[in-house]
Amino acid sequence: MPELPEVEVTRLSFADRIQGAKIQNVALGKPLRWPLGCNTEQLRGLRVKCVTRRGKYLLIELSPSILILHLGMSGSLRFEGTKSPVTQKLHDHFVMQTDLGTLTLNDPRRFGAVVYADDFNSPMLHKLLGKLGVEPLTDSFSPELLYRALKGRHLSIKQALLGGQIVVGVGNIYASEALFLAKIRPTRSSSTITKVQSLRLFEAIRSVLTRAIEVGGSTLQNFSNAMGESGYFQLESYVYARAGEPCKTCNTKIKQVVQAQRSTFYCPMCQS
DNA sequence: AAAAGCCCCTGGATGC
DNA sequence: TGCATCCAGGGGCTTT
Repeated sequence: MPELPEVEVTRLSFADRIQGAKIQNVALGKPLRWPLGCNTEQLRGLRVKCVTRRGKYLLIELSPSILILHLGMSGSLRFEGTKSPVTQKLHDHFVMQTDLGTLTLNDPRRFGAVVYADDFNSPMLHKLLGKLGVEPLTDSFSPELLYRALKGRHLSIKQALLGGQIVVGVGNIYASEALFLAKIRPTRSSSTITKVQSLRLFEAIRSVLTRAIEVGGSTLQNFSNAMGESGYFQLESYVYARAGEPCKTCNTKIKQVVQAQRSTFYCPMCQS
């Protein structure tokens, strides 16, 4: 489910309200992708310093320890303040009660994870975050970096974007959307991309992610932020999930193909 | 080293 | 209505 915009929208929806909170109790449901990596009692009394994000990972910094959260395909968080009653739902698998409210990870498919790390040198943290590419919305991302990285790869441009080793956070929806905006066919070999095209792609990635964050992310099945609010980006989609429908630019029917076991959508006229 | 495939899991949509 | 099949936003791990 969640790509960078959804993770960031989630973060923004509860980061301020949980900051400074003291953990009172943690309860686990069914196993997630990995074990928590510590006893829940160990978390009791720790304080939330801040909530940050790296790619699609959320980092709840407890200073010096860290809870690394991933929403997988179907995960969502909700934060319920102390004034509202704490609800209990099917597929709640991590429930963290604090003096400022309760943070719950709900994840039907359980591809998500909550993992404890002692600090930023933790092997587990390094394993998960160590090989990630640059953050697309920071100054570390540039057209030159994108161009050079794409040149050196031998796979399709869409898979190069999805891989996360060049740039993080671009998932299946936004890869298709960014490539449409950049007028690049997703099946094109990464290494054949020109400088002009990588500049367009750089700008497309930034604008599509920024716009998606502005409108609250994409709600395709049941994504909502930690306040329970839906996103609306899917209403603006140019190609994603629009197979057979007319291109919004040229009216040509949008095509759907499969790349690396995932659906890709593009306009055969606009994108080359 | 890099690329390609294989899974983990549940639920909703579709088709018979 | 009931049941089978297919598909879904991710990404680590294993195999080529």
